[in-house]
Amino acid sequence: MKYSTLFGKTTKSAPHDAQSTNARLLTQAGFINQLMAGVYTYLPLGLRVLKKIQDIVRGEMNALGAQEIYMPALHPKDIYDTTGRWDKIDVLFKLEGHGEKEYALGSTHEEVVTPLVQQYIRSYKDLPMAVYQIQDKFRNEPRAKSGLLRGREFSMKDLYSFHTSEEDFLQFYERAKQAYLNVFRRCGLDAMIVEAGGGVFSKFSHEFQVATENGEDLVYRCACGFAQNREIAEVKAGDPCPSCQKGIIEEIKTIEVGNIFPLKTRFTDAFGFKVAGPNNEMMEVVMGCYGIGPSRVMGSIVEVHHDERGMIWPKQTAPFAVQLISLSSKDATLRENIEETCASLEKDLEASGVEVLWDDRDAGAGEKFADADLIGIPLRIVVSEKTLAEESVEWKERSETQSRFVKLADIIEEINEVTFLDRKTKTAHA
RNA sequence: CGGGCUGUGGCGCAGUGGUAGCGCGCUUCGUUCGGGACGAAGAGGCCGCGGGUUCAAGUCCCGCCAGCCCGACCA
Repeated sequence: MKYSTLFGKTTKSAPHDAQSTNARLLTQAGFINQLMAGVYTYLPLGLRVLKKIQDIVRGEMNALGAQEIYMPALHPKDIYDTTGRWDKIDVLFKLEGHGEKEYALGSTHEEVVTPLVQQYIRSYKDLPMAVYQIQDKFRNEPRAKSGLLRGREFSMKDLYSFHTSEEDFLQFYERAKQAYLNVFRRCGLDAMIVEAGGGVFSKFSHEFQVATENGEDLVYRCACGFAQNREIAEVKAGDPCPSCQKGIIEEIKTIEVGNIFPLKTRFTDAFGFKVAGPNNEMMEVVMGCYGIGPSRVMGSIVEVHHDERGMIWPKQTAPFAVQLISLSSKDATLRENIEETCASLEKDLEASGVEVLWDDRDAGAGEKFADADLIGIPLRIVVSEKTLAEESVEWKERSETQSRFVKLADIIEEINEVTFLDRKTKTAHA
C-alpha cells in the first residue's frame, strides 16, 4: 500500500480537545476521526487494527466451539417488557418509529439471543451450545470520555452460552476465561482477572483489567494474582494480601477490556426457555455471557504501548508489519533506482505474507521518520542513496533505538526469522 | 446530571469596540534531499448558533449548542 494514496493523514499538531493519549495519538496519526463525543470513524489505518483485534477474538471464540452469528442492533420494546429491563438499563438508547412504536438500540443482546436460541434448541441433546457476534453496541453514557475507552457507540464481541447444568456452565466458564487471556496476550495486553460484582444477575463475575493511567476503574491487587474491583473490594492499599498472606495490596488504575458473568436462569426463565430432558422432563437452561470490547482494546493498546514519538503496535495488531520508506535523491538515475528497489521490495514482502506500507511521498526524511514513529508500525525499512551504495536497506524496529543495515538480498530471509512481525495467514475468514 | 475550561481557514493558535491575522497544511514554479528544508506566487472565513446593546460587535450583555477535563453514573 502506498502511503501517498492512503486516505487519512497525520497532523503535526495534536487536536486540542483530544486529551487522552489514545485519542490524541490515534487522531494525530490518522487512525480515527471523531464525529461526536464517544463516537468515531475508523479510517483505513484504524480499521485495519480494529479488524485484526476482532479476528483474534474471532479465532479464540471459534476455538472455544462458539459459532458466529449476527443479530440486529435495532430492538423492539416488547422483548424488554418480557425481562423487565426497559427502564432498568439506564444507558439504553430509546427511539420511536411510525405509529409511536418504540425501539431500542442494542446495548447488550440477552433479550435477542435468548428467544432466538429457544426457537432452535428444544432438547438437552443440543446443549451445551454457544453463539457470539461482533457488533457495534450503543450505550447512552452520561459521560463519554478518554477516546476509545468509553464511547457511546463501540465495537463489542458478545458471547452467550447455554447449558443444562451449573456444573457444565462452570466448566465452560473456565474455558472462556482461558480464551480471554489468550485474546489479550495476543493483543499485547497484560490483562489480569479481577473479581467483580455480578450486577443484578448473580453474586460474582470476573473482569479482565489492564493497568493504565487513563483507566476508569480502581483495582486492589497483589503480586500473587489476587485482584478485586473497588466496587466489591474488602481490602485497601497497604493491607496484607488475604489470599497469599505474604504480599501487600496495591491500588492501580485500570481499564476493563472484558467481562464474563453467569446469568444463571435470569433470562431463560423470563422467556420460559426449557428443554426436554432424557426422561422427557423439562430442564432449566443455565446461561452465561461474555463480553470483549475490541475498540476499547484498541484504545488500551495505545495507552500501554507508546512513547513520546507515537504509538508502538504489538505485532498482531499493527496496521501493517513493515513501513517502507524511500528517501529521494537529486540524482535522477539514483532516484529511479530507489523507486524500483522499493517497488520490488514491496512486491516480494507482500508475496511472503508481510503487509507493507510504503511511504512513497515526495517528502523529506525528517517528515517521513516522524510519521513512521507516530504511526508505530513494528519494522521500518529505509531505502536511500546511502543504503543502495551498500546494496542494503536500513532496518529499524520501532521498539528499539538502534538501526542496522541489511543486505537487499538477505531481507526476505531476515524477515522470515524475526518473531516480532505478524504474518498474513490464509485461514482467516474470507 | 452538577462544576471548570474551550469554541476564529483542514489542524494548532493570536486578535486592545473601528478593513480577519499568524504558524503548519494545501495549490503552482524553482532550488533542496537521512530527523518535520528554502524562495516566490496563490487559494481557502456564517469568528459555534440565536437574540440584545452600540453609529459600529470576533471583542460587551443574555440565552442556547458543542467538545474536553473533574465529579456523580457505569446492565
